[in-house]
Amino acid sequence: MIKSRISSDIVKCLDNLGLDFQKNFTVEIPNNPEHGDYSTNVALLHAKKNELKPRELAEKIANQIAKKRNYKSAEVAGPGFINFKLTNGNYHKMLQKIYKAGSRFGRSKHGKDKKVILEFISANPTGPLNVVSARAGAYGDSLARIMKKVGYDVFTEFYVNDAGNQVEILGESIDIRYRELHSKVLEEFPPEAYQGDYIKELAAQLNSIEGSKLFHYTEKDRLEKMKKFALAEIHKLQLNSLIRYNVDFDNWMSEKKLRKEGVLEEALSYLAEAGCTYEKEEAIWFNSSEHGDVKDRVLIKADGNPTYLVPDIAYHITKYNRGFDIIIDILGPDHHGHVSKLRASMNALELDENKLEVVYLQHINLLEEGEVVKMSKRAGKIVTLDDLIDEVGANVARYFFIDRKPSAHLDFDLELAKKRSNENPVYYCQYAHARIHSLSKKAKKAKIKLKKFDVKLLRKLTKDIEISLIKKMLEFPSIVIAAADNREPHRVSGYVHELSGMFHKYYAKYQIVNSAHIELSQARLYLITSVQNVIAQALDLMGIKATKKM
RNA sequence: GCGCCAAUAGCUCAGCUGGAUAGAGCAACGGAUUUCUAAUCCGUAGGUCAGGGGUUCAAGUCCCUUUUGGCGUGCCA
Repeated sequence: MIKSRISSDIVKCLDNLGLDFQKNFTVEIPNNPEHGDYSTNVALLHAKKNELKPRELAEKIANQIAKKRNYKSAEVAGPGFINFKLTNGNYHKMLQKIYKAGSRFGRSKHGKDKKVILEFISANPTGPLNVVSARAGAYGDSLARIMKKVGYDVFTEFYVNDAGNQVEILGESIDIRYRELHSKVLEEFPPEAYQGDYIKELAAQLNSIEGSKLFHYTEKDRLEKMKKFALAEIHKLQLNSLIRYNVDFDNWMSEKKLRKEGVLEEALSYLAEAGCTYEKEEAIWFNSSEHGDVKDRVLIKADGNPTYLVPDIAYHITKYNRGFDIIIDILGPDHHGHVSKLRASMNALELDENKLEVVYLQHINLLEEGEVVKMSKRAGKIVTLDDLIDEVGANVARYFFIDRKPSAHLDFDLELAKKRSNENPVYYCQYAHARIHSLSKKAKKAKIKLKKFDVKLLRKLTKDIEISLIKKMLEFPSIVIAAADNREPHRVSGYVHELSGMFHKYYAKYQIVNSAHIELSQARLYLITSVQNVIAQALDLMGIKATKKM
């Protein structure tokens, strides 16, 4: 918010000076604090065009700006940077704005009028959610919160593959365990069957409801019953895990339901009408290579069944039909082969390919005592989301997943996550929040009241760290916008960690509540209450609880 | 073979879309506790940003190339 004000001051200046310019310059916070509060490269970029040396141009601009209110100084440095310092009074005024904004601070209309659909997790409904879903869940849910905060109209969706081959196998797996309960054991255990304990549990559950009744059904009906039962139960299981994880979906989109509505046939006929299909070797093909894919793909197999690509095309058509401007798929890294097909089909159907955006979350290694925990779904050896929440808690898990940029591999150190100590960055942030809470309590006890909107009082805030805290808070709105637009929630976790750190330093160095200096205490309370609020906002964007007590 | 992602301190990672002397946390070492909650703070040490070339006032950041690692390239989902 402050950078944009400085930018517009610069633009006015350039106008006044009658210079030739574009608005492509930047206003940044220099790494080195000796270079001022903010700096700009505007003179470096526009020197040539105006036939001046960079430093000469910088000098002209700096002289004008320095005269303005709120600016303490504007100095030319290095090859032609202009470094600004603003007055404390300016920061005190900004602090008031932050305080008044309360929980609205950081909110903006940046993404106004843009409808976004965010699809994530979309795990198969054949078992409990695992750690891969844990990363996707933390990432997707936080991104949704962040994009909402800056004004996007966000809709979240979990796509349920409740039709097709995997579900057949699920039904058969339950059936095997069910028959085991009735001593009807197969000689051979099929290798493709799901072997996790949850299958046994589901079979037992079904058995306690139905007993041996299901043997009176035809095999087809019995399997149908098992499938239906298992799907419903696993859905409940997944939903409960996500509730514990503080992840919420606007919609669970069922593939089965889509199929019933005939969207598959619709998708196929659209492609056929567009002249994009042909028959070869008893299968129906999509000429995707003519639409940007590396080769053609099969749509209908020789056995008459559609490949998985068809429902996926159909599903994505619904995303376009529902009027979304930005369609974000959050996928694992093993899906990029898939996306080229999908893009080709959107292309063939003349749907705007640019609306479709794919985020690949890279792989996760779970580390235990420095060793990678090997996981295998087939053998039933998986670490579930529930396990993870039991072990480290939802807050810690979410933080760890969010704190890495999505494109990077992630090592999740279980030992570190379990530590309730200073090694764990989650507690560092929560502790800052809790400390401020207890300071407020202390102030109340000492009958020091928090005064509102009193500029004179805020003049007491003169320490460097106090001004730095205000500057840091002022960054928050642009951090949230950057996190939203780059689809990078880790910018928020990094930010809240830094802000918390600054507060801890402040706390260690200065006494905040002191009955001997009522006004100073009031000013400081005003400051830290704002800090507390910003920490709470940031944590909320990550779906992490801001605790009042540790 | 082709495609995608990565490579920054001993370890795990940031680096604000190209800015000035590359930053945190952990681990190591030295210090602070009759406190406003020490789950904290202060200090020391740690780097050829994988290698090479290019673009320009300026490159960890953009382009090319080599190397290393992960993944993909099904009439599986």
